Amino acid sequence: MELEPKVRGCCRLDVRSELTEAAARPLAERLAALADPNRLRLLEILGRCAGKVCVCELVEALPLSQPTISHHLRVLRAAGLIDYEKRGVWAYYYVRREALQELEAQIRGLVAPSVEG
Amino acid sequence: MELEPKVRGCCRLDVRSELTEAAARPLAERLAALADPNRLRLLEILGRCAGKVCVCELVEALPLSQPTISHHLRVLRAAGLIDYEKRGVWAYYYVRREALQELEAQIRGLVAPSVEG
DNA sequence: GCCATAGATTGACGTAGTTCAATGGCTCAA
DNA sequence: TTGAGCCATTGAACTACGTCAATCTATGGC
Repeated sequence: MELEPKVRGCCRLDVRSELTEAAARPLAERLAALADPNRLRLLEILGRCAGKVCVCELVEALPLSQPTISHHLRVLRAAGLIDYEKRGVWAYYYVRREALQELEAQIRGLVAPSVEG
Repeated sequence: MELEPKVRGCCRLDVRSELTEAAARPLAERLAALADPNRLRLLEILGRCAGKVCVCELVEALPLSQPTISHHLRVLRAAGLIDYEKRGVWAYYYVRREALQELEAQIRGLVAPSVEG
Protein backbone atom coordinates (compact mmCIF):
# COMPACT_ATOMS: atom_id res chain seq x y z
CA MET A 1 0.00 0.00 0.00
CA GLU A 2 2.84 2.37 0.75
CA LEU A 3 4.79 1.45 -2.35
CA GLU A 4 2.15 2.08 -4.99
CA PRO A 5 3.74 3.97 -7.86
CA LYS A 6 2.52 7.45 -8.62
CA VAL A 7 0.31 7.67 -11.66
CA ARG A 8 0.16 11.11 -13.15
CA GLY A 9 -0.28 12.55 -16.57
CA CYS A 10 2.52 15.03 -16.20
CA CYS A 11 5.46 12.91 -15.11
CA ARG A 12 6.64 9.46 -14.18
CA LEU A 13 9.35 10.50 -11.76
CA ASP A 14 9.00 10.60 -8.02
CA VAL A 15 11.80 12.94 -7.12
CA ARG A 16 13.20 13.61 -3.73
CA SER A 17 15.89 16.07 -2.85
CA GLU A 18 19.14 14.39 -1.89
CA LEU A 19 20.31 17.68 -0.48
CA THR A 20 18.83 17.98 2.98
CA GLU A 21 17.81 21.25 4.53
CA ALA A 22 20.63 20.78 7.05
CA ALA A 23 23.19 20.35 4.26
CA ALA A 24 21.82 23.14 2.11
CA ARG A 25 21.87 25.78 4.83
CA PRO A 26 25.64 26.14 5.36
CA LEU A 27 26.24 26.18 1.61
CA ALA A 28 23.60 28.87 1.23
CA GLU A 29 25.26 30.87 3.98
CA ARG A 30 28.64 30.78 2.27
CA LEU A 31 27.04 31.81 -1.00
CA ALA A 32 25.17 34.61 0.76
CA ALA A 33 28.49 35.90 2.05
CA LEU A 34 29.60 36.13 -1.56
CA ALA A 35 26.34 37.60 -2.84
CA ASP A 36 27.01 41.27 -2.24
CA PRO A 37 28.68 43.63 -4.73
CA ASN A 38 30.88 45.30 -2.14
CA ARG A 39 32.00 42.00 -0.63
CA LEU A 40 32.84 40.75 -4.12
CA ARG A 41 34.95 43.84 -4.66
CA LEU A 42 36.74 43.34 -1.35
CA LEU A 43 37.39 39.74 -2.22
CA GLU A 44 38.63 40.70 -5.65
CA ILE A 45 41.17 43.11 -4.13
CA LEU A 46 42.33 40.54 -1.61
CA GLY A 47 42.47 37.87 -4.29
CA ARG A 48 44.45 39.95 -6.75
CA CYS A 49 47.08 40.85 -4.17
CA ALA A 50 49.16 37.80 -3.52
CA GLY A 51 50.01 38.93 0.01
CA LYS A 52 48.02 40.42 2.83
CA VAL A 53 46.22 43.73 2.65
CA CYS A 54 45.82 46.30 5.40
CA VAL A 55 42.28 47.40 6.24
CA CYS A 56 43.09 51.05 5.56
CA GLU A 57 43.69 50.14 1.90
CA LEU A 58 40.30 48.55 1.67
CA VAL A 59 38.61 51.53 3.28
CA GLU A 60 40.18 53.76 0.66
CA ALA A 61 39.40 51.46 -2.23
CA LEU A 62 35.64 51.39 -1.78
CA PRO A 63 33.14 54.22 -1.21
CA LEU A 64 31.99 52.88 2.14
CA SER A 65 32.53 53.92 5.72
CA GLN A 66 35.13 52.15 7.83
CA PRO A 67 32.53 50.39 10.02
CA THR A 68 30.79 49.09 6.91
CA ILE A 69 34.03 47.70 5.52
CA SER A 70 34.67 46.11 8.88
CA HIS A 71 31.22 44.56 8.83
CA HIS A 72 31.73 43.06 5.37
CA LEU A 73 35.12 41.67 6.34
CA ARG A 74 33.48 40.05 9.33
CA VAL A 75 30.83 38.42 7.12
CA LEU A 76 33.46 37.08 4.73
CA ARG A 77 35.51 35.80 7.63
CA ALA A 78 32.51 34.12 9.29
CA ALA A 79 31.97 32.29 6.00
CA GLY A 80 35.57 31.11 6.05
CA LEU A 81 36.36 32.85 2.77
CA ILE A 82 39.01 35.15 4.19
CA ASP A 83 41.14 35.35 7.30
CA TYR A 84 43.36 37.96 8.88
CA GLU A 85 46.46 38.49 10.89
CA LYS A 86 46.94 41.25 13.42
CA ARG A 87 50.27 43.09 13.51
CA GLY A 88 50.34 45.82 16.11
CA VAL A 89 47.46 48.17 15.49
CA TRP A 90 47.04 46.98 11.94
CA ALA A 91 45.01 44.10 10.57
CA TYR A 92 46.02 42.35 7.36
CA TYR A 93 43.40 40.34 5.52
CA TYR A 94 43.87 37.64 2.90
CA VAL A 95 41.78 35.23 0.83
CA ARG A 96 41.49 31.60 1.85
CA ARG A 97 41.80 30.24 -1.66
CA GLU A 98 41.11 26.68 -0.68
CA ALA A 99 37.71 27.77 0.67
CA LEU A 100 36.84 29.36 -2.66
CA GLN A 101 37.91 26.22 -4.49
CA GLU A 102 35.78 24.08 -2.21
CA LEU A 103 32.82 26.33 -2.89
CA GLU A 104 33.33 25.96 -6.64
CA ALA A 105 33.45 22.20 -6.23
CA GLN A 106 30.22 22.21 -4.26
CA ILE A 107 28.44 24.20 -6.94
CA ARG A 108 29.75 21.79 -9.54
CA GLY A 109 28.68 18.77 -7.50
CA LEU A 110 25.25 20.23 -6.90
CA VAL A 111 24.07 19.81 -10.43
CA ALA A 112 25.98 16.70 -11.46
CA PRO A 113 23.43 14.60 -13.33
CA SER A 114 22.78 11.13 -11.95
CA VAL A 115 19.18 10.16 -12.70
CA GLU A 116 17.29 9.75 -15.92
CA GLY A 117 14.34 12.09 -16.23
CA MET B 1 51.18 66.90 -6.93
CA GLU B 2 48.52 64.32 -7.77
CA LEU B 3 50.99 61.50 -8.19
CA GLU B 4 52.80 61.68 -4.87
CA PRO B 5 53.23 58.16 -3.54
CA LYS B 6 51.43 57.19 -0.38
CA VAL B 7 53.66 57.00 2.67
CA ARG B 8 52.23 54.88 5.40
CA GLY B 9 53.55 52.64 8.10
CA CYS B 10 51.07 49.89 7.49
CA CYS B 11 51.42 49.20 3.79
CA ARG B 12 53.15 50.18 0.59
CA LEU B 13 50.36 49.18 -1.78
CA ASP B 14 47.84 51.53 -3.24
CA VAL B 15 45.14 49.15 -4.18
CA ARG B 16 42.15 49.80 -6.34
CA SER B 17 39.35 47.43 -7.13
CA GLU B 18 39.48 46.26 -10.73
CA LEU B 19 35.96 44.97 -10.30
CA THR B 20 33.64 47.92 -10.78
CA GLU B 21 30.38 48.31 -8.97
CA ALA B 22 28.64 47.87 -12.31
CA ALA B 23 30.44 44.58 -12.94
CA ALA B 24 30.03 43.29 -9.41
CA ARG B 25 26.29 43.81 -9.23
CA PRO B 26 25.11 41.23 -11.78
CA LEU B 27 27.51 38.64 -10.39
CA ALA B 28 26.19 39.34 -6.89
CA GLU B 29 22.65 38.94 -8.17
CA ARG B 30 23.35 35.53 -9.66
CA LEU B 31 25.03 34.45 -6.44
CA ALA B 32 22.10 35.77 -4.42
CA ALA B 33 19.78 33.62 -6.52
CA LEU B 34 21.86 30.65 -5.41
CA ALA B 35 22.14 31.73 -1.79
CA ASP B 36 18.97 30.19 -0.42
CA PRO B 37 18.65 26.67 0.99
CA ASN B 38 15.38 25.92 -0.78
CA ARG B 39 16.62 27.22 -4.11
CA LEU B 40 19.73 25.08 -3.74
CA ARG B 41 17.51 22.07 -3.13
CA LEU B 42 15.41 22.85 -6.18
CA LEU B 43 18.54 23.24 -8.26
CA GLU B 44 19.91 19.99 -6.92
CA ILE B 45 16.78 18.12 -7.95
CA LEU B 46 16.79 19.68 -11.41
CA GLY B 47 20.50 19.03 -11.73
CA ARG B 48 20.35 15.41 -10.70
CA CYS B 49 17.56 14.63 -13.16
CA ALA B 50 19.04 14.62 -16.62
CA GLY B 51 15.71 15.58 -18.21
CA LYS B 52 13.06 18.12 -17.36
CA VAL B 53 11.04 18.08 -14.20
CA CYS B 54 7.40 18.98 -13.77
CA VAL B 55 6.55 21.65 -11.18
CA CYS B 56 4.23 19.30 -9.32
CA GLU B 57 7.22 17.10 -8.50
CA LEU B 58 9.06 20.05 -7.02
CA VAL B 59 6.06 21.10 -4.95
CA GLU B 60 5.93 17.60 -3.49
CA ALA B 61 9.66 17.36 -2.91
CA LEU B 62 9.98 20.39 -0.63
CA PRO B 63 7.90 21.46 2.37
CA LEU B 64 6.83 24.73 0.78
CA SER B 65 3.61 26.02 -0.69
CA GLN B 66 3.10 26.02 -4.45
CA PRO B 67 3.33 29.84 -4.72
CA THR B 68 6.62 29.78 -2.84
CA ILE B 69 8.06 27.13 -5.14
CA SER B 70 6.87 29.19 -8.09
CA HIS B 71 8.56 32.26 -6.63
CA HIS B 72 11.88 30.46 -6.19
CA LEU B 73 11.74 29.07 -9.71
CA ARG B 74 11.17 32.59 -10.95
CA VAL B 75 14.23 33.87 -9.07
CA LEU B 76 16.41 31.08 -10.45
CA ARG B 77 15.11 31.74 -13.92
CA ALA B 78 15.67 35.49 -13.67
CA ALA B 79 19.29 34.69 -12.79
CA GLY B 80 19.56 32.54 -15.89
CA LEU B 81 20.36 29.43 -13.87
CA ILE B 82 17.34 27.46 -15.01
CA ASP B 83 14.81 27.61 -17.79
CA TYR B 84 11.52 25.92 -18.55
CA GLU B 85 9.33 24.60 -21.27
CA LYS B 86 5.57 24.68 -21.22
CA ARG B 87 3.66 21.59 -22.42
CA GLY B 88 -0.09 22.01 -22.16
CA VAL B 89 -0.97 22.90 -18.61
CA TRP B 90 2.33 21.64 -17.30
CA ALA B 91 5.67 23.36 -16.95
CA TYR B 92 8.93 21.45 -17.09
CA TYR B 93 12.03 23.05 -15.61
CA TYR B 94 15.68 22.24 -16.22
CA VAL B 95 19.12 23.47 -15.23
CA ARG B 96 21.13 25.65 -17.59
CA ARG B 97 24.42 23.91 -16.91
CA GLU B 98 26.46 26.34 -18.95
CA ALA B 99 25.28 29.17 -16.69
CA LEU B 100 26.49 27.29 -13.61
CA GLN B 101 29.83 26.65 -15.27
CA GLU B 102 30.16 30.31 -16.14
CA LEU B 103 29.43 31.22 -12.55
CA GLU B 104 32.14 28.85 -11.32
CA ALA B 105 34.58 30.41 -13.74
CA GLN B 106 33.74 33.89 -12.52
CA ILE B 107 34.35 32.91 -8.92
CA ARG B 108 37.65 31.37 -9.94
CA GLY B 109 38.65 34.46 -11.92
CA LEU B 110 37.68 36.74 -9.06
CA VAL B 111 40.53 35.73 -6.85
CA ALA B 112 43.18 34.93 -9.42
CA PRO B 113 46.36 36.50 -8.03
CA SER B 114 48.05 39.08 -10.22
CA VAL B 115 49.79 41.63 -7.99
CA GLU B 116 52.50 41.30 -5.43
CA GLY B 117 51.40 42.38 -2.02
C1' DG C 1 -19.39 26.97 -23.31
C1' DC C 2 -18.17 25.21 -18.56
C1' DC C 3 -15.60 23.28 -15.21
C1' DA C 4 -11.41 21.38 -13.12
C1' DT C 5 -6.63 21.70 -12.80
C1' DA C 6 -1.59 23.57 -13.22
C1' DG C 7 0.99 27.14 -12.28
C1' DA C 8 1.82 32.29 -11.94
C1' DT C 9 0.81 36.68 -9.59
C1' DT C 10 -0.52 39.82 -5.85
C1' DG C 11 -0.60 41.58 -1.25
C1' DA C 12 0.66 41.33 3.39
C1' DC C 13 3.61 40.10 7.19
C1' DG C 14 7.73 38.97 9.62
C1' DT C 15 12.65 38.48 9.37
C1' DA C 16 17.23 39.43 7.78
C1' DG C 17 20.64 42.44 5.61
C1' DT C 18 23.15 46.97 4.47
C1' DT C 19 24.62 51.26 5.94
C1' DC C 20 26.34 55.02 8.91
C1' DA C 21 27.18 57.82 13.25
C1' DA C 22 28.72 57.21 17.61
C1' DT C 23 31.45 54.78 20.66
C1' DG C 24 34.67 51.33 22.57
C1' DG C 25 39.07 48.59 23.03
C1' DC C 26 43.84 48.17 22.01
C1' DT C 27 48.36 49.30 20.76
C1' DC C 28 52.27 52.22 20.20
C1' DA C 29 54.81 56.65 20.91
C1' DA C 30 55.98 60.47 23.62
C1' DT D 1 50.25 57.94 31.66
C1' DT D 2 48.40 60.37 28.29
C1' DG D 3 47.19 60.92 23.55
C1' DA D 4 46.58 59.47 18.86
C1' DG D 5 45.43 56.17 15.47
C1' DC D 6 43.50 51.66 13.80
C1' DC D 7 39.91 48.71 13.76
C1' DA D 8 35.75 46.50 15.92
C1' DT D 9 31.16 46.87 17.93
C1' DT D 10 26.64 48.86 18.89
C1' DG D 11 22.30 50.88 17.81
C1' DA D 12 19.10 52.78 14.65
C1' DA D 13 16.99 53.49 10.08
C1' DC D 14 15.88 51.77 5.81
C1' DT D 15 15.54 48.23 2.45
C1' DA D 16 15.24 43.63 0.61
C1' DC D 17 13.84 38.87 1.06
C1' DG D 18 11.02 34.49 2.15
C1' DT D 19 6.63 32.84 2.98
C1' DC D 20 1.70 31.98 2.59
C1' DA D 21 -3.38 32.84 1.58
C1' DA D 22 -6.07 34.42 -1.85
C1' DT D 23 -6.69 35.22 -6.49
C1' DC D 24 -5.88 35.13 -11.46
C1' DT D 25 -4.79 33.06 -16.09
C1' DA D 26 -4.61 29.54 -19.32
C1' DT D 27 -5.27 24.90 -20.90
C1' DG D 28 -7.77 20.68 -21.87
C1' DG D 29 -11.81 17.53 -21.21
C1' DC D 30 -16.68 17.08 -21.27
